[in-house]
Amino acid sequence: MNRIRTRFAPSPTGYMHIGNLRTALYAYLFAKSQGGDFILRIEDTDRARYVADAVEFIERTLAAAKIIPDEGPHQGGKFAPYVQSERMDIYKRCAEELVASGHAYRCFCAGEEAPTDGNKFGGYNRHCRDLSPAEVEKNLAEGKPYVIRQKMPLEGETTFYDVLHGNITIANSELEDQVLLKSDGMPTYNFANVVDDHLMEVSHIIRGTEFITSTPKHVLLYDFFGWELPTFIHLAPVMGKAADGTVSKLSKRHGATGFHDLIAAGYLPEAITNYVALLGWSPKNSCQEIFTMDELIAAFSLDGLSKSPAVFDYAKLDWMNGEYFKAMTDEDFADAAQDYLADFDAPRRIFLASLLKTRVAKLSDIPQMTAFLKVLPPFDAELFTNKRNKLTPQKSAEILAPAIKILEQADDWSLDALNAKIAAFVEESGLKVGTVMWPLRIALSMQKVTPGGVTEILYLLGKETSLIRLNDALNALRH
RNA sequence: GGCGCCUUCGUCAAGUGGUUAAGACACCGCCCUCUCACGGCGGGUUCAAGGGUUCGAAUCCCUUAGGCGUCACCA
Repeated sequence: MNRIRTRFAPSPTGYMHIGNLRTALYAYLFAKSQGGDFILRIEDTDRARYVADAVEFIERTLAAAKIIPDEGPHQGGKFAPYVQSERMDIYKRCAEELVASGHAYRCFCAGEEAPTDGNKFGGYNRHCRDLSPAEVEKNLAEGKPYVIRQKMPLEGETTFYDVLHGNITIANSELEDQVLLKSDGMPTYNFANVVDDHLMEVSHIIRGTEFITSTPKHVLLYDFFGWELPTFIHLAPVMGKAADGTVSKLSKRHGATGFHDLIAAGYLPEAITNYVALLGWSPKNSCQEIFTMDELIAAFSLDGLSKSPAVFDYAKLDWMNGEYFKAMTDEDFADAAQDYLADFDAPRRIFLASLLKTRVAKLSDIPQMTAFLKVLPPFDAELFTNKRNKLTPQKSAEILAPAIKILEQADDWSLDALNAKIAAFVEESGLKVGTVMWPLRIALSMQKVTPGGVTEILYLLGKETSLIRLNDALNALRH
């Protein structure tokens, strides 16, 4: 068997959709799991859609996701160049070869407005198919622009094997005489893709199902050239669920759908890759869900791929991202959250990291969780009411007053000392721990949910601020 | 509309003729707890519908329905 070689062949749009990332991941995982090669090829044959710096963007994104090509525009390789716009002479030569062998022909309707009801395919499909050599010569001599079209068999059917779907058969009469070479000399996707996959010795084509119906055309091309067929694997799409419950192909309307959108929202690259791997694939004989890249490579196999569409679930991504947070050291989390914790000095930053990492689904949750440390939310007496601890605003004031006295006398504001002080106060008062803690927490933060408990907040706020807040709350309660 | 693909809990999914139909997320309940979180325990009419084949079907066959894709000088 030949060497396993897969490829990721994006067009340079400057955006890495999560579905594309997954396609790249699976191609990479398969190649690596088989000891093969993974190559990156840029399909920039549409001049109108050219985006500056898109190639670097794609390379950086793959690097961030730890999907490293063995060959590509940046790392080169024996089949360079890996950018299609730099391979035009190759496509031209191959197209002419097909014209010569009678499997393709020049169509001189290029640039003309296509009829809407010419035939079942519309456009100028098959229009110039039977031009005489003399007519072709005449048009060429006149310098008329042309495209080269693939001459499809009119009868019979074409069957190809797909690893996920088995044999797929489509009648040749369903196939149009698709354009191979455009009038600007650029190849179409359907042509360049086949030529390059063959030339670059790609053994397994892993791509989305949207290409399933054009695959027979590709297969015919391989036949015309007498090339060996690669193995096809068509992946089900990644779907998104809208607010109204409808499911459709994942797109902007579903929220963040680009790798960088997710990074910007505070998800870790490893968590994104991990989650995306499980969206349409699952390991055999195992229920493992948290995977390093190496573990993914070791566990990956084609028969774990799912053939039905998968809905992207932000809730599960949140969970998985949280698992990665919890596995991090406080220092690593503080580093990752650096941009969100810039307002705190180093020791506080590490301490906050330890409190935050089990409470936050994504980094961007940090600001709203820590905002109270900077600015106290407006006073709300109702927050002091707590059924479980049998607390009312009045009762809270009764607890706050002596507690403030004790804290005012504290000269050691360390966590341990604060803990001891409060514990002693609780014991003395004969109240339940929760009953004492509740009014303190509310007075200090004005919110029911806080990172850490009362001692942690006291410590973070410092003595001065803590006492100001406590006294303010007490006054407000008595008012 | 033609052609093609898909269909197991709300979501990701295991499952390949005989299982109490795994597991995870989410949800709900309980426990733990200085709130939340973390952790622990428990809960839920899930095989699209209808026909077959079979002693036996989520697994095999047919029909229907729904969803998705595709019908470009875009990929």
